[in-house]
Amino acid sequence: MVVINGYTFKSKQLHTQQTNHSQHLQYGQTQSQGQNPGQNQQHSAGSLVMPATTASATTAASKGKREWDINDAIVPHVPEQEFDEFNEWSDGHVRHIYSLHNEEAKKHISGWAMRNTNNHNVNILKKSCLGVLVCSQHCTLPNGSKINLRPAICDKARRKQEGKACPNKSCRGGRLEIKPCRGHCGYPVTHFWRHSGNAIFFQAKGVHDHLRPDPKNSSVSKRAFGRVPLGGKSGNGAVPKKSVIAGLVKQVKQQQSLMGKVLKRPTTGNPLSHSALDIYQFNACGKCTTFSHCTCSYLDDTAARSHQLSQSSNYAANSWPLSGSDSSAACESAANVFHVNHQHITYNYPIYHATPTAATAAPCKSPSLPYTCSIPELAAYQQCASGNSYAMGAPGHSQCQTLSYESSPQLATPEPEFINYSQIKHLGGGGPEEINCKGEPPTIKYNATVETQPYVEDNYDYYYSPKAEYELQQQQHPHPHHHHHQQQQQYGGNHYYESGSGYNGVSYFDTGTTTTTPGSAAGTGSSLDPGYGGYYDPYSSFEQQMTTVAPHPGHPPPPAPPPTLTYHNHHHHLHHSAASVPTSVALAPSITQ
DNA sequence: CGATGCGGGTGCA
DNA sequence: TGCACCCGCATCG
Repeated sequence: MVVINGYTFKSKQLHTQQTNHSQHLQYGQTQSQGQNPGQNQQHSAGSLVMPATTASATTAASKGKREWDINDAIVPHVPEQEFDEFNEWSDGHVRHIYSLHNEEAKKHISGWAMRNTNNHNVNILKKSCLGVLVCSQHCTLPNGSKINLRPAICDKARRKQEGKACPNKSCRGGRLEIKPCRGHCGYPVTHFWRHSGNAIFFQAKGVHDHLRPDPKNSSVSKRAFGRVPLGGKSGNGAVPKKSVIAGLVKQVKQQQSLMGKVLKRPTTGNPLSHSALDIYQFNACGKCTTFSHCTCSYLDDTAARSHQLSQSSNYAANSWPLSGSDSSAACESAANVFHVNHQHITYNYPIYHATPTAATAAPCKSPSLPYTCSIPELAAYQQCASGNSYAMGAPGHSQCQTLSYESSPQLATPEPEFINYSQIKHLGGGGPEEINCKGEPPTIKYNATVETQPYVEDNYDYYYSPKAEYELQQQQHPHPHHHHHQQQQQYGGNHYYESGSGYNGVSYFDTGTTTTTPGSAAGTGSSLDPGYGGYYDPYSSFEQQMTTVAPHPGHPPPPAPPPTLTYHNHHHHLHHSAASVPTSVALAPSITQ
């Protein structure tokens, strides 16, 4: 019941918001700017309402599609036609629903270096961003960009990477260091994958506060890591520095140009540079702002961003999420949204708090504020991010930045990668926000690891521009998906799989509850691919019920499985455990059908 | 060798 | 109780 309520509630609101977003995305993602402002405002304002109407018009579909939260007991059943195109560069608080048949989605691919994180929830695969490998010297490549390599997912491999000589031949003594992602309230951005029914639900939390790493496959990265014979000094290889470089440069330029087009904001020469500010702006889910909270899971824009980003992308600047709409969107008033934890975990469905209060309850420290977003600053960010008017007008940075800066000192300064989150606290920045962010990030332990490796001194000749390669790759492999995001696609888009691609299936499937929906998808749902499988949701059953109950008419309420989830327990026990339902339940994927 | 996933377990809040 | 993370194990390309 409550749940239901909660659910509905959430949905509506979200709905509205999302719808907006979705619209934006679809229609004018890039545009985000213009629209954004409004959105942002709304969000920030907590204006839910209005959008809703629009939304309604837009379509229920959109709603359904956008309303959900990865933690929801029930996730909407989405008609195939509404599936999102795969976006490997999702950034910001975004949510996507992919077809179960989408290879990339099945593989849980991401352009970002996402590593599996054990969230003890069988149903939902959680991944956290490892950040990017940067030069300890913060050297600048010929093209003005910075070293931005993709860290190995494997701890062991990553350690090896760290300490290696900066691939920039012009760099002296620079070593590769990991710049941890702290885009989510000081913590790494997290991605959640949940397979339910005929769809794969993806939700990202946080905004990457670093550039997009170059594809791991990139020759550059290979070289950097010595896999490939080094060209330059290293001498090993003979890698064609020049050619590579040239290509990269070219690409870079292209990208830049794009960026310029796309981004209104000044593209900084350095990707990094723009970073800080930008980042924050973008980051800001608004609410979180401080990131802290980030409950805002709802901003979807992902798509938008990604697109945007992608375009701009490349490098530098781009990487940052655009703000656009998204960000703003993101901020939802708590009220509207129910926060999940700000942590974003995957608990059982119930996470969302039906009541606004919940929001408070949540991480957001500022209980008082129902909306974290409320924070003006945030708003500013958002807006800024969007580039729009709101606050900024201009160069968005100005205002927005300020915050940003604080938050991300790193960016601003060339500081060492390894930042401890402790440092990060700043993020919280000053004021109010901090509050939000409660959490300031604990220091990251693994950072330490970084140092370990000795590095090689040789520098690679080429400077690397991830982008370039990236693009190249993409070009080579155009994916079908593209569609609007052209540019984006280039970048992110599509489809370049990372090596990881190999992944087969998984187990995260919801039982398909959602699926159940009579509609289309359902079919798949039940069928889940064994291969990919996914996360079954325990929820599923639950969801079904819910669905029936709640908003979605139609579904018979199956015995309700307990919504519980599956946490495996932690040390502590599983909570739910047996009691409600055996965890297994969760898995029980089989169950449902 | 490294990407991915899974899952046990720990430290923190 | 929930979360971030660490670590080992296993599978796969």
